[in-house]
Amino acid sequence: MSRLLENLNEAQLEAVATTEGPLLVVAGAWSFKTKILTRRLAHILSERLAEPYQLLAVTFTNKAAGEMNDRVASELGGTVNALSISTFHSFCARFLRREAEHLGYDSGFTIFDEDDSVTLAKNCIAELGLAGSQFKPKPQRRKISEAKNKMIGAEQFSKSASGYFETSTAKIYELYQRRIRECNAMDFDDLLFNTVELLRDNQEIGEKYRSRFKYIMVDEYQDTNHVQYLLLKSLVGEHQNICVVGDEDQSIYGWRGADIRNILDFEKDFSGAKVIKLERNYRSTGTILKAASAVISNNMARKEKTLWTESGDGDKLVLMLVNSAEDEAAQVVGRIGTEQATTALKDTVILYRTNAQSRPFEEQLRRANVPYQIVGGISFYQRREIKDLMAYLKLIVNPADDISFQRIVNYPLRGIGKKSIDDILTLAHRDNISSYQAALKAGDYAELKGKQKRLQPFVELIEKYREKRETAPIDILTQDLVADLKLIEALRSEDEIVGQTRIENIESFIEGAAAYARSNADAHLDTYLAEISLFTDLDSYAEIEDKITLMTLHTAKGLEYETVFIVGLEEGLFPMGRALADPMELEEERRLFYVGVTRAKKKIFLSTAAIRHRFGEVVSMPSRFIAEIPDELLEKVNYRSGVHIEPTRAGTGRLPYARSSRPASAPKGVHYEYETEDGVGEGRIVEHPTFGRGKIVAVEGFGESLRLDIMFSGIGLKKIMAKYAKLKIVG
DNA sequence: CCGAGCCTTGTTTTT
DNA sequence: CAAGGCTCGG
Repeated sequence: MSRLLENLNEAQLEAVATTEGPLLVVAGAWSFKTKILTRRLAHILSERLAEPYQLLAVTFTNKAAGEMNDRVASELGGTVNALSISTFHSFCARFLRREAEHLGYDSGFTIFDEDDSVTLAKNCIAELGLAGSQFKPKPQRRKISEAKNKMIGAEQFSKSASGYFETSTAKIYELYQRRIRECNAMDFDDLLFNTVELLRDNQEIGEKYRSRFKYIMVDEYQDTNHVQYLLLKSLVGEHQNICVVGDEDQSIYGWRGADIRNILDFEKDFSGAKVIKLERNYRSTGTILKAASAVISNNMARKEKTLWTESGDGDKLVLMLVNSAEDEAAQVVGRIGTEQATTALKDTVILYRTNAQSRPFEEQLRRANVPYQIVGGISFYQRREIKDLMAYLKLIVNPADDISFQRIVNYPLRGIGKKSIDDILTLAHRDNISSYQAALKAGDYAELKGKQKRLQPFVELIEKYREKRETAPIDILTQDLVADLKLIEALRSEDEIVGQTRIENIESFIEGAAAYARSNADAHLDTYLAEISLFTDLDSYAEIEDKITLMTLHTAKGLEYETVFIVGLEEGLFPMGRALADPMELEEERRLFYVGVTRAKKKIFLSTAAIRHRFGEVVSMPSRFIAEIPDELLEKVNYRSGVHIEPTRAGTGRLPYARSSRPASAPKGVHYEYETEDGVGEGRIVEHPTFGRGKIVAVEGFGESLRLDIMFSGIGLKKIMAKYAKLKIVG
């Protein structure tokens, strides 16, 4: 028997050895799913069932793809060339670069990131005269994205649109598509949409790829959306050799169009499909598994499965009851301190629902001198200075990219203001040319004559680098560009501290380009840009240094740790506010919690705060997920002190909740985060975090809009919204 | 055209 | 409360 089939349990062996026909592998958390996938790929190759180029394996992150690549190579004892293990997006990007002409695109097309797309949507809204009204760029862009994820093109959307709002969105969508095409650009959704369209409408190309891929494998199938489903459908040949691996309990991307039905209906979609369940969890303790299973069993949309492990029961989950977000951070960091004796920092993670929650933890960790790293949030490539620099590179590669043009034509400042940029855009649209072309021949336009002198240096710079781009190595080119733009000098004079980190970012961007040039002999600027456009923060994350990691629950999917902290367990935060009303969304939140719990091998700490400030509101009800964990698996630690604000109903509480929190006989010295009318009458002495002590001289409004006039000593009279100011009553 | 300061506004998760 | 958009004065 082949070595690749050894050391597998029965279900695993079956999954690896079943190569023909549609196969669904339902893989519970930590059932060695990646091992199965890589073994299966290696098995197909070693049995010579297919050549590497005839295999297609798709994952969701570059990191996972890279790891799979390495593991397949090591299973086979060397490197494997031409094996397509990639993300959906990068597979499509490469496909489209090859086949661009069939779509009327140039192969040097630009990939718009989220920001670029929103900017374009904003431009379109303005152009249609819809600006300032109910049509905001982000929601509109989101609608367009949703449509594309369902494979509804602009035309089709238009046809079925009814009513003012939908028809307006349809107009925005149509213009958006026209403009993005003129920019020779595609957004993330287009990459998938255009690929599916081309495979569907072009017989020859469709046939070519269908006959090329003999075996297709998909990881995280539960997170595929409709377009991705169609993509797979259009790539699977008659052999129907498609193997998907997933766990419906870990489907957490519904908001991005992921359709859980894809995995639930797999057996219907691909007739004759075989289903193999990997139910054994090898890593987590029995207690963790029991807790996770108990919580997830509250969901309706799932296939029944039972995880089991041979590890012992292990420790109970620790539930930390804390006062506030700040207190939570302090208690968690304190715990990390004691845990450090037994668990390395790199094996510990703090998971939260929203990126914004990271701040208090950062502060506390810094104060306690605990090294940490944050994954996600604003990724490197989204930083302003990097985006600016990349906009130059993008424009150099693709002069049709109006969005990049718009971003940098006046950065660094060249005295080209909003008016001039608008003029350029209008003229370019009128004459059906790109903004850059319009700038090139500014002299021909009466409207731009006066600006020609200022546009000239910019245009010359771009032209210079357009010539250089074929010959100069990308890192040298970037370095020269930075020097020409005097970017470092500009950033240095901007702001002492922020400027310094920006300079460092620029430098590490250049270093990244150099590394890419070293490892890719035929590195070109356009392929480099395409690659980094699809790069995320997670992809560069490595658990090497002994640092504690902070990230969102979404980002944590697929990672594992000894000890996991899940913080902010309150109704309205986790589960998120809008999920409270929607059973489907609530189930997704529960799956997210399940993902969080199953990240842990040994220990879990949960925390819930009595009071949490969020945009002037109080979230103060423990998450229902806590109650869904059987009591005997929980150990409660009460850190709460002082007064709790008891909400009167489920969900988020507004300020008036606090009213009942201060009984007339409240002990002195108790810290009140909020006060309402009854506590803030004229004459009371209060303490403000920045203004210090003051006396209330007037009270206006009530509840949400309660405003106070406070006379602060040495500062004077201030009008303050009680809702926002963290006032302490001191007298 | 540019920058300061006012006002509004939003508030999930990300390939 | 913070960040971003927008208006206004230089």
